[in-house]
Amino acid sequence: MSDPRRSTIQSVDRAARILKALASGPPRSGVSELAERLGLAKTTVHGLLRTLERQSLVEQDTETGKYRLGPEMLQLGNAFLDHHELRGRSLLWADTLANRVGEAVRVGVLHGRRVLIVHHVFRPDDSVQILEVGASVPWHVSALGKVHAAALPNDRRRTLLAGALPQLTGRTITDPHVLALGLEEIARAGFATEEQEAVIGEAEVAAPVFDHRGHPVGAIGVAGPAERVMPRGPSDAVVVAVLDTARRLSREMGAPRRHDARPHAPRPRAEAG
Amino acid sequence: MSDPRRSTIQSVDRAARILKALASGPPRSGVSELAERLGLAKTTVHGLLRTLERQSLVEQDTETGKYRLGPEMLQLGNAFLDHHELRGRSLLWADTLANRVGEAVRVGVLHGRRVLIVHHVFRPDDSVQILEVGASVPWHVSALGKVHAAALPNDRRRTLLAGALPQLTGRTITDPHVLALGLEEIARAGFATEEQEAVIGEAEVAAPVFDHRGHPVGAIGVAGPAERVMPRGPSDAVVVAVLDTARRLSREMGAPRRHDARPHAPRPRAEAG
DNA sequence: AGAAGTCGTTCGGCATCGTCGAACATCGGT
DNA sequence: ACCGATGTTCGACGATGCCGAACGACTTCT
Repeated sequence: MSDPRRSTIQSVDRAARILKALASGPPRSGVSELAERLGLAKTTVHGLLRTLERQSLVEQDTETGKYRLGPEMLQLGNAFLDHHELRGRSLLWADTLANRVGEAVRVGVLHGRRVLIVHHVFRPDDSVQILEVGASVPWHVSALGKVHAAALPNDRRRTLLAGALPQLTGRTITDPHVLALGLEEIARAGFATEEQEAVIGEAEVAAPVFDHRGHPVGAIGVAGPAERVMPRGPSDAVVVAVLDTARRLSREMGAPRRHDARPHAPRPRAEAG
Repeated sequence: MSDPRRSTIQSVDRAARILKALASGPPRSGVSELAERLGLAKTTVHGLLRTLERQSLVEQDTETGKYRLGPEMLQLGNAFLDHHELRGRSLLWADTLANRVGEAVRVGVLHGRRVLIVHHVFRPDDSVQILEVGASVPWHVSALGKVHAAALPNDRRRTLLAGALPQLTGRTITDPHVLALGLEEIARAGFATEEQEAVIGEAEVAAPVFDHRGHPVGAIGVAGPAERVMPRGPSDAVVVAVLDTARRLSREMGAPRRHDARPHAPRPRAEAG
């Protein structure tokens, strides 16, 4: 046990790595395949899988003998959502916001280098949309992620800027320096935008949500077709609605007043469209 | 290791029990509380929690020191859905079915004594509805559960009938004998109904889905207001649509022909309304 | 059709690793 | 300032999880 991070329980740590490997790999994985990916003995992986199977955290395909994630996993993920304070408090606000602007609303939290979507309200029109709850995207391609990052303490923000910044579209900002300047502007304005940086044709406007200590706990934003959300610069109506909602949501989370008022005039000058 | 179920890895098993305890208990639980609930030493629970925290499977509240499920849990639950074959293949069929009958569609699988909802399409009208994916209900109060149970081998069906059958509404069927007779009728008809047995005012019609070995893997059904779905006995249009969809879905799962044709005439006599 | 590779699985022994009780640090309410 | 509660660290014992070798079943080459 000379590990600098003292005393992690080996078998549990390995079990967790198996679950993540099953999640990120192909739908069904075999024992040998997992053993090689994790650098463990085949029989070790087998024992872990058998234990996880008894708990329905993984399932074994009765024919091929391969393993996949089990139904209990979904129940636990659902329980995470049920217990998530920001999500719970945002349900009503998100509905209201979606109806107000006529676009989809997303609530997300920073998790590692990605933004995890914890709530998603479809655009009010009844087009076919896929639910994104549980999905995650790189933080720098999402307005939710950028606005959360901009509100972070310096060291954590630097860490985010220092890591990998994959390019998803032609408009994804991958230069750390450009991104850093963008975050400063976002911190001043109190909201972030994203235009076709994640998906071509889609844009997003988001504002941060703070807890009772004034720390950022997530963000809420409006996502939709770029020409509607950011016709030339961000739509004023959308920006006002998002800021208003985020402010009320923050207050419901117990945030102190200083986050209520944003430092700029109600109508920030439009950025270059 | 005198345990009849040989060789489960103790620490992993305990970690799983901690996760389930966190999921089923209050939103945040303390170390001592969990230790007592699981009958373990406080420090043992602490070590397990610390390991789970490093993997983001649990989070610690920075103020109270209590623990809750972590964001990674949601990602894993989402991965389960992504890898779920029945769910993946049902996405399009469920949309089509929802539009055809104008009601909500649910796809569920039997998990223990409950039905786990793996897909849910909202009723096409744009009323406020909550997404039920990840939720679970007792098998005997859901048409999805009953139709799945009716297709099970005798011993597994008997196990379901033998256990607890909680009463959720005044119309919930809790008598194992009545339920057993109902399952026989369901097996003959090829579909199941449920009228206000889970939620007052709501009804459901469901049909089973089979895999390439002819085993039931889940069910798909239409849920909505009792007066529309089961005006007096099940709506013929809904029954035909559900059976048709389930049959096509089964075929897509590779099911053999014998499950395609249902043994009865296209219009089963209406049950007592 | 045989052979040679794969797969998931079982077994048993060595030593690692997880467990537990006592003691510590910290907080909150009296 | 006390007390009781919390989450946490430490150290030592021995139960426990790890691994290599071997098995049976299966697929896939030749």
